[in-house]
Amino acid sequence: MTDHGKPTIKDVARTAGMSIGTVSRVLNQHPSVTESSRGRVMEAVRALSYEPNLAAQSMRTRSKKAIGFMVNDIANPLFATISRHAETVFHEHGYALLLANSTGKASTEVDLVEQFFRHRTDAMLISLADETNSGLLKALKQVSIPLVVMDREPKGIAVDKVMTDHAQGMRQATEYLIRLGHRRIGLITADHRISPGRARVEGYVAAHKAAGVSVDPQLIRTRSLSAEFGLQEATSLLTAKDRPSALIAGGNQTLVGALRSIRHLGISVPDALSLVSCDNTELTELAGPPITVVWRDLGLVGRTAADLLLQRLSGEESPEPRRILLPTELLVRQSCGPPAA
Amino acid sequence: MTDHGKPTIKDVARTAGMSIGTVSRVLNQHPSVTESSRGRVMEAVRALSYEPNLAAQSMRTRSKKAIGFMVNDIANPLFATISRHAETVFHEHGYALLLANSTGKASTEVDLVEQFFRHRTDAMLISLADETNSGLLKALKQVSIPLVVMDREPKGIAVDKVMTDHAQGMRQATEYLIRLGHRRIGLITADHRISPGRARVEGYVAAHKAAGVSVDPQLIRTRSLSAEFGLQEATSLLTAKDRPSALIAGGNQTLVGALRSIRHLGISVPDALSLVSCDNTELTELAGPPITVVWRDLGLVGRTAADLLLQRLSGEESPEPRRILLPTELLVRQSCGPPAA
DNA sequence: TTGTAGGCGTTATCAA
DNA sequence: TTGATAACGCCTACAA
Repeated sequence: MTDHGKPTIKDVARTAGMSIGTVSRVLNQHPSVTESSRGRVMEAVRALSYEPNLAAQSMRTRSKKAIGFMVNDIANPLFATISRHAETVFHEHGYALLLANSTGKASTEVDLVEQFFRHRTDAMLISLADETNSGLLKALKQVSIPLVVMDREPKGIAVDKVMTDHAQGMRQATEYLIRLGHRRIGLITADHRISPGRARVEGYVAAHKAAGVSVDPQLIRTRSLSAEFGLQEATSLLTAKDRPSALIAGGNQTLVGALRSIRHLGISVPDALSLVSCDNTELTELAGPPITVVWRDLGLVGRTAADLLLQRLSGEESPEPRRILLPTELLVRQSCGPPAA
Repeated sequence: MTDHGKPTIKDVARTAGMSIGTVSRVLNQHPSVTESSRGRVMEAVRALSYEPNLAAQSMRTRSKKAIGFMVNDIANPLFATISRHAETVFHEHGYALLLANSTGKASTEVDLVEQFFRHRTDAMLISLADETNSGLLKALKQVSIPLVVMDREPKGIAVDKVMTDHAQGMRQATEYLIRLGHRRIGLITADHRISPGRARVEGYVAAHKAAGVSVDPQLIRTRSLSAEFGLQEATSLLTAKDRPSALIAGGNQTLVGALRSIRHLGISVPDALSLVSCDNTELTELAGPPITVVWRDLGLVGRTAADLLLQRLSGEESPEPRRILLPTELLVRQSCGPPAA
């Protein structure tokens, strides 16, 4: 036994009366080992309550049994929910989750990606703040471990992607509002630098086109999914003279900002304004009134991403990058009505 | 250069024309090294863009530069917010955060603690589901690395604690409701197995005593901070014949459950029921009406816990366990009024 | 100040 | 099937 308290494989070998080679083989389920030696080894393992040293293992095998998970902000319920489900899957397979918040800064993202790499994580699961940033793309390309991105489509690098059909979701939401009679619908969401930003505008425009309603570009505000941007643009839209009769928030934080604005302006939902948000949260469910949302199964996003990563790690999968598209559903609640006369 | 792509200290030594001993000394800021050799080494490091292998380092030094963070459920905004701030501090100091969700099961907690230990994390930051569970306490005692717990006071083990003054917070909230005229105030919170459970009941009772108002034990429902329990007990309380005129939710998930119940029963807040919750979230801020809460600085909780851990790791601190008590504040919003006549 | 060499705990190769 | 032994990449006495 070492002076560090923990027994090593050597101790196991000694008390079992076998060589460390045999012990190692037993531990790694190598076929070439008799039942009797297996028994003696396992007994010694139990007696010493031996546990392999992961650091040593990792040095030999180059696998740390850990996965880097990088998001904008884990305090965002979107990422919190996804991470929770991904973590469950990872743990079931013996992987630990290394968490890092990028706060949406590209430079921080580069740092963190490199830090993960330095930590020798086996893979990374990430959500970039800007999928077009060249520095970041370069850093990602250097990384020679499996990569899965969520809701992003970085060009020129081979990664698996878990996407959501935001275009379809936004189209449904917009059609719903148009059907209710709305002709001026505000949209606040991310810009073209991330896939959901592009997709949502696309769905919004498509719904207008299909219904023969013209699109006023003034009503589309794209830059960020932050609460600050939501507040700012909602206020701008709702205080304009030809203000929209309906508003769509492109994300749960956008909604937080929009609600602050709406409350501040004293606007009543749905009487004076119809409201739709993206992604279900405690807030959308329990706000007064409950808010209609473009729903998706966030647990599924997390689990799917984790599965993709594990498949890639086990090498079972074909080498070409995969892209999985998850559906959305319009969850109608009480935040919408016909436009005020 | 190894065939694995990454240069090793040996490569650096070779291209610098020095021994690996010198390279190691330069890298670890050992004083005994001339300026000129330092220069040559650093140049080689840059040229190869060498980065030390953490696994190998960790095997030698027994530090993985990683901290285990275990909570009930990272999707709970309480833990999400705390973790976000703790993680920031850890990263600033070169530590990575290993995240694990226990889902509140003691057996899972034991597993995870052991898994962290096996992973050779340098320390753990945890929030136990049951601080009296003997199996868990035993596992914790076996762990020979620094431990910081949040809002828990496990007996008989030496850990640093970041506590919040929930007793004081609950006392203020209860006094506020009594002052408004309420005499029957429902309380839903955790039970005696975790410190906040004990503290909140204590504060609730103290406020009643001080005001000369008798306590009806029927109004105190303690078991869990889950949304399920919140829903169940709120419904039970609000449908009883002598139903309370005010309700206090002991946690953000309790509130979620309570709000579901309130909505289902069609009870109007604050007209027919006054409502207070613990901990500020998006929901309490933006619900209709905004909900009065026992507020605390969650970022401070996370940062304080991280600081405590880092101090312990750097060995600067005195060996005796520390206990830090953070204050609360009553944040009055629009969810309370005088009891309905 | 610098270099050499041993060892951290594994895994995996090669003989036996 | 088993055992001995050489890496893996790094740190650190110990010598020079």
